[in-house]
Amino acid sequence: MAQAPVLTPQATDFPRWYQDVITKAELADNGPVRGTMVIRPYAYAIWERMQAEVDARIKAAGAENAYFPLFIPESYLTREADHVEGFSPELAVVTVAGGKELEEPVVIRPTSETVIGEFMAKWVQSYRDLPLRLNQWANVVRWEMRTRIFLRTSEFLWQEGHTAHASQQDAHRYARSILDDVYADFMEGELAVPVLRGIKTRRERFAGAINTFACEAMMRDGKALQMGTSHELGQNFARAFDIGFLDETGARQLCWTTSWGVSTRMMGGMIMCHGDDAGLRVPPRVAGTQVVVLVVRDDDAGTVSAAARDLVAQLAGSGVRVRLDADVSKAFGRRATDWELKGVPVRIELGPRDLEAGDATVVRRDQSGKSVLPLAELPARVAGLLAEIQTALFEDAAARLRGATADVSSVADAREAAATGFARMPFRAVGESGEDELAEAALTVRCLQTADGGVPTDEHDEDLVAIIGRSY
RNA sequence: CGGGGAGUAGCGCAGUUUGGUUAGCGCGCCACGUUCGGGACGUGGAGGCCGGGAGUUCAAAUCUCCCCUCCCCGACCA
Repeated sequence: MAQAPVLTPQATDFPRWYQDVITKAELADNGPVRGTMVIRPYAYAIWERMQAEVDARIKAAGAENAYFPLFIPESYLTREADHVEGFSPELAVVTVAGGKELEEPVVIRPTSETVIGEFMAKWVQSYRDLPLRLNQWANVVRWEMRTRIFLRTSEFLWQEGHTAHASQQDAHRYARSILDDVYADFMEGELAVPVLRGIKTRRERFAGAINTFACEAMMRDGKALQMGTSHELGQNFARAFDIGFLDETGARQLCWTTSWGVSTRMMGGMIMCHGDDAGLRVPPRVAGTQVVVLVVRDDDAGTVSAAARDLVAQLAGSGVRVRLDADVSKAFGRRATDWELKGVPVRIELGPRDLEAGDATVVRRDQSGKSVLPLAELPARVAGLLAEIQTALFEDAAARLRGATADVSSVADAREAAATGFARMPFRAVGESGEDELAEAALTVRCLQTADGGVPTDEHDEDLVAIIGRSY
């Protein structure tokens, strides 16, 4: 009866649990080259759902998709001083191609501010061309020292938005709206991951930015994960790439640019925010498979499988992403645990007994226990059930975030509180020396907020509150 | 890059200290049968350049050197 645990329990060894669940839920494998990953179909389906939802919001924010090259001339990177300093240690550089040494080495993009800047400079001539709002879905390469599947890989998939504006105020507002209306809205509404929004301190800021907005989430081990960032680049890149325009008065002006991105790291965030000791718990809205109809056992005539196929067809017809598991040659318990491991939100079990009674057994992945519902009612009830699960996952995570966040007043207390979660304290009381002191304990200021939890304009705001934690 | 651990079948491991038949075990996989409402059982089978390279030796999974990869802890980051 008592089986060995399917996964290393989270409380025993959280990193091990993470590795286990990635393997056993068939999410990803390590690639052959250091730090690379193979994203398997089950996880890629979730990524495609994430892309679709983020993409729709990006378009609603007025940006258009385009595509820029993977290869960037090395000289581009060096044009912006902070940018090159920030990225050069982690660049992958091509020096030989076609059997010949290249005259100028080519960098594999770590991010595309530079190439896109080059083309923005061509495309923007007049104030009438602004704002210019671009986005691309792409892969980027950063040779990080330490990698961790989905969270920090040598190559990852992401979306990077790049915009140019006529005024600082417009650029600021746009970077903020990406943070709020695209990222936070997606993370909370679709991923069911509550996020803290704020700005980064000077030392945590993007290389080349004047201000970085971020969404920070708390994982089940109390550590923080930066889920997405939106940067105000000031005129740094506009100056480096000469992105300028003539204003209404005929005067030449430099643009104000922004950049913003979310990546496959969100997959790691989804896993670590919702997963439990039985496996993944995928929020219904991003689940590639929302419902699995599982044939418990069948008779010789195949009556149960036929009924299950019929149910699957009805659910699919009403827009539910549903899958049939009629593989009765495998033990029922095995299949049940496997679907739990994969975190499919709803499992509908159908066997001869259910069928005879005109029922089906329904199991929610976010709760323990089963309920029996009339088979005929299911098509009408599943959508509501999925919505309930979506909400429950969010509430669960939000309660955990609240419970593991402590208000403190000194760096020493912050160190203690951040051992298990987040600490909040006045940024004034931290200061430069405080950030050094926190760093010794592997802690960082994840973001700065206003006293009421809002997003500050910039680091000069009064009464900033620092959110302190351990991070991935 | 520094410190620690590890690479042997798809997964998890034993064997390495003290070189020596044909490299084992559990799970998984394939076939057949019995089972079947929470990880079934029996019988038979398939599957290994023992991470890679170089060396020592009559003989290397085992000893030496170099390299690669993974995991954990730091510094760097989406």
